[in-house]
Amino acid sequence: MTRDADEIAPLAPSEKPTLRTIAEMTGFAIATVSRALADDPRIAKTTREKVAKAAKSVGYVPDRAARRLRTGRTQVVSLLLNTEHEFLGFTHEFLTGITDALRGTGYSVTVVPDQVGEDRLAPVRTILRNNLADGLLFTRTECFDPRARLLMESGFPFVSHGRTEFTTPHAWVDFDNEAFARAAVHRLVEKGRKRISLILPEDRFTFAQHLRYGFMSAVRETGVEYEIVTDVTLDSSTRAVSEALIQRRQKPNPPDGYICVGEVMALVTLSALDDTGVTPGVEADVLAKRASPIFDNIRPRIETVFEDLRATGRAMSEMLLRRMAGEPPEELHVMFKPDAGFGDKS
Amino acid sequence: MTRDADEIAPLAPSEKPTLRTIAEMTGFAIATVSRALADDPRIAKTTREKVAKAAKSVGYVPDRAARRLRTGRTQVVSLLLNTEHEFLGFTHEFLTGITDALRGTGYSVTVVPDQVGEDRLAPVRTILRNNLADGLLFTRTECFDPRARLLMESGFPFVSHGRTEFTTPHAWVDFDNEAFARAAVHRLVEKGRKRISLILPEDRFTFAQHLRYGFMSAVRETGVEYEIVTDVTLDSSTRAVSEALIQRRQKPNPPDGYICVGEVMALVTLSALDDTGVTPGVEADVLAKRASPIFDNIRPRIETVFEDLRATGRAMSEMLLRRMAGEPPEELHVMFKPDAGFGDKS
DNA sequence: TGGCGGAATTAAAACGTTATAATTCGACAC
DNA sequence: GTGTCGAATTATAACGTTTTAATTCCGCCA
Repeated sequence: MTRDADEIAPLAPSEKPTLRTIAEMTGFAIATVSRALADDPRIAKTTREKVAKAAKSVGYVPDRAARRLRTGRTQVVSLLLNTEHEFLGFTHEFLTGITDALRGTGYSVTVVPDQVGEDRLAPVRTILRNNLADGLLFTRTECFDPRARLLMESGFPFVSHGRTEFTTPHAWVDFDNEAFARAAVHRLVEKGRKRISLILPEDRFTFAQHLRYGFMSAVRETGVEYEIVTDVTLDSSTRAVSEALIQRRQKPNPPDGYICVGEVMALVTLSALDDTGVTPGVEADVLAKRASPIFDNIRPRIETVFEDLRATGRAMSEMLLRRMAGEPPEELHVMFKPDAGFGDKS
Repeated sequence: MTRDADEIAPLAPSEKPTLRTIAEMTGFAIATVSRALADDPRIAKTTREKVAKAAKSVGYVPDRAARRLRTGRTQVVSLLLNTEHEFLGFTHEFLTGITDALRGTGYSVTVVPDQVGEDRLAPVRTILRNNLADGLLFTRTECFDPRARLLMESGFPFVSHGRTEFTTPHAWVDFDNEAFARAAVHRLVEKGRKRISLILPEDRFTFAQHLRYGFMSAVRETGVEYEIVTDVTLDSSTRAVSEALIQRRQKPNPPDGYICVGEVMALVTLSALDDTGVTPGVEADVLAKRASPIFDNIRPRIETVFEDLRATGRAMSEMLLRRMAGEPPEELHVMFKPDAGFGDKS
């Protein structure tokens, strides 16, 4: 099959077009076509153009399996999904942001659930060992997160939602929970509240530290009374939280200001107050961080700060792309600040 | 490299073990090892055992890319994700169910977002053309769903959440929305309500028909007054729905019973009632379908029916596995019934 | 002794890429 | 006219599987 003149053979492909199809159409060798499509400058410009044209005309798209086998890169990004806990709509917004940022890059997203009860590292190990992805995203980051540690040791690109306390740098995107907690305290004090209550995540999570620090420094600054609920965490069942809140209200000197990290907490708190005959906005105030737009429809209205999880997913993916392209993690950080202050969205 | 005696050569693999590793360890040919691992009866039993043992000892796991290239099967299941609309926690529960059912099967899940505004078929076409998956799951099924049509034409395995009205059978999992609507009407009548309001999904969705049919037959049976909101649908913005509901309340003869298909609708309805000074449970009642467990914490409490999306995702995946294994779609249907009746979860 | 059949194994080709190491071919210097 | 260089292209060898079509080997029958 020799190449004659300048025209591309029409050669209608009955099946999926491959490099060979284009090679036969143009008369070049497969290797040349491959190079030309990669825009290798060692291939003559005219050749590159001709090949590109032919490729387009048959709608060529490289076979992922073949490329993956050859190069060892999967063109896949994995998201570690927490199956047990859920902030309302978290997964949806987050995923939407991720796929948003990955659109057109050729990367696809696979969702890997954590094994309930099993070793939390197992999925990460599987991904590393079986080479199932080129990069990893995860949430609920711990101070000394074993996933982060393992990935750093392996030199595997990843971005965490939340920071760690390791000295080795890694890429992360976080929300400024310290500022959130501080702002929430100040706002409650401003509203005249005298005793502020906070439920924290489990201690091992980094953002528990940030929340605590922000909270504590603000209560110290303002001198307001406070309490951090001890027998229950953000991850306790809604029933347990509800019971703890209700019991507390039956003891002397109950809080009149509640800071809720997340919508679920806010709903539980509101219902607990309702169940104990307290009217939010009158005898007590509830402030919350929220990620879902529908929260505006909760009655009674409460003031919230919005954490944009879609933007978070987007930022994390963009970072991951850069990591996978070889960029070092040192500078790859994004901190989302709570918006100007509390207040109803109107 | 000849095989001597009966022992497996220890031959520590410095890198990822492959068929060749095992071949060298056992002294068999690569082809034999491949067959043995597939438990091909044409391979002597003793050989199969020996190979299995060796494979296990080095932790062999077949390379996905290579297998995919050779067999053309991807070992991937894709979920079409609706990025625009979201029932609270839908995606999370659904995904969890899917990954649940797929655990241990070797299939992984990729999430493919629909292009906002673009051709809704585009992602499906890409998957078909580029062979990106072995099977597909999608939600929000329409009466004459173009995705279903295209997939059926291509003979591609898929399971829809919701039925179509095509005559060609396909696999689906659905919730009995007709029964839900009927039960909701009866319950409201039982509670003494005189005029019942319903907001439907857009007409093109199959479940809109089911809801309407269940609703209409129940209002006819009971003779209760009713209205189906016309200028707004399940997919309208919460603001639009809210406005429509509030406006309606300012006209004569407003409804005193509301049926809400989903949590978002319920929240919007509750807030609209609150904003117009109506107390749910007193001057009006709200009944809802819900998928999220946290709905118990909404105040005022309303009666709900629970649609288990985790179970739905699980059922759909199990079905898809059977479809991908070659089972015909004729019998592959699951209909989830609304639980016994309305009532608070305690 | 020669040939046949079947059980067990294997060589070799293929899947569609990419990367390494040739090969061609003219131009240019000696 | 021989040799060298560089630009452009190409042949070929992987990557790790599965599968088709041999090949070996042995027992058995004629």
